[in-house]
Amino acid sequence: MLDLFPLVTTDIALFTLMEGQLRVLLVERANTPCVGAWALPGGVLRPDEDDSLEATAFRVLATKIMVQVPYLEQVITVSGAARDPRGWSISTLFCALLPPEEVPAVAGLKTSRICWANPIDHQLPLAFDHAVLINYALTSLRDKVRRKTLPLHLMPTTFTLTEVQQACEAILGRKLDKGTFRRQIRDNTSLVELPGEWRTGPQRPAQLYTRSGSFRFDA
Amino acid sequence: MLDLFPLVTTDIALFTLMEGQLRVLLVERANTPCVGAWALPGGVLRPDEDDSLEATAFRVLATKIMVQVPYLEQVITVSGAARDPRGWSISTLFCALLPPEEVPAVAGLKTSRICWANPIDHQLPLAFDHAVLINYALTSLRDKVRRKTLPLHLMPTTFTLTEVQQACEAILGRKLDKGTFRRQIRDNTSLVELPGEWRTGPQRPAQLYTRSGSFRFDA
DNA sequence: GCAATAGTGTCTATTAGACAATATGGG
DNA sequence: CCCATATTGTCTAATAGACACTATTGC
Repeated sequence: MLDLFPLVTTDIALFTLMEGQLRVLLVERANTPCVGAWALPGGVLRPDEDDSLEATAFRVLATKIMVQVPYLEQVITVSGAARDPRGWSISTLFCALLPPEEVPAVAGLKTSRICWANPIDHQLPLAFDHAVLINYALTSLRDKVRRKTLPLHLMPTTFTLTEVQQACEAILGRKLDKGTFRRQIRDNTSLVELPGEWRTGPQRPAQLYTRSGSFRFDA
Repeated sequence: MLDLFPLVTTDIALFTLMEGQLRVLLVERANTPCVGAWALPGGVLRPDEDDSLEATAFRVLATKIMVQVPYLEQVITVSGAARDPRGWSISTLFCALLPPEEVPAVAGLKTSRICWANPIDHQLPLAFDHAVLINYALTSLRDKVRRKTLPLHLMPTTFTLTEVQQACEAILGRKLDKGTFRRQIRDNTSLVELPGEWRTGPQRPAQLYTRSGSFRFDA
């Protein structure tokens, strides 16, 4: 059958921040092919229950990873006979952002071993062409941030401006200037100041913000 | 069969310039579904002969449209049960640029009626979701030009700087400032000056340029 | 000379980048 | 007070946008 019809799958690069570091979710493959290798979470399209490939990605995340993500975006579609030993295959890659509240749900997964890997310097043996896919997803994410879209879906519900800056720095892999950063986001309507709410500590308190209800990372 | 496996196709938004206007190729559908409607050129994936979906796009252009294009880039993959009456389908959309020398080959096609339509204001009845696909391709093309990548694959082998500017203006749909435009492309290594070659006419002659061998529109 | 377009220069407003200065909490 | 971080300000270089000016051809 796969000589006439390709295998159609979806893979998801699910990013989050852990201790200020950008991480991508890998799962250990329990089934053939590539048993024991690490891979991006993914699954086969089910035309009978999925409305679209994006729906496939949401279903995979909900059923296999047990998370609901606020942000999913298509990155690229890879294809060919060589990338999967089962034969001619297609995979549409999605990039997803996981808010920190959802991380424990993933960590508690009992069904398979998981790993939050550094997307730039991952040492694990990766299945299929997933090393390339991670690069595609990371490039796409960095381009968004370079175009001044704030990755607020990686933030908790309340956060400080310095924390947003640190998230951008983790994604871009370089330091940003504080004054320049704050100037650029000053008029960003995605950010809503929370009057009277402050992050305290052994220093001057910082104003807390939240995402505006209309914030979309893909805008 | 299509209840288990989706129909996998490729569509191509093939752009060219005609009399200074940006145009996209439409072909009149000869087969069901949507006989008689206008559509982007496209075709079904053949896993036995195509190395990738990009190869499918090149094959479709070579065999159905009889052209070889220097530039093909993936734009997006659309999917779902509603977009094609034959059932659950996937189409990966590519954007292609056709140099003016190749336009006559397309114009001379005897196999089906064709049309070079205005991609913004196309009045023809379009098959499937192809009106949406044209918008995706146009947005992708405009983004490239906004990021200062010159659409040199739309130019003849020799051209003037004013002609490149007019190509960019046709794509973006607005006038550009001559001084600003020339300042921005001054150090662009994609352009090679042709010493002693000039475009003449009833005014001051203009320096002719050509693409550098290493020019890639996707850079 | 005149029309038309090529090619260059100039001025201003905006912005990025680097860095300094000030503010305000906890201890 | 001191420390650490928040927040704001300042200076400079680079750039975009608008527009003017000069150059060179055919007629």
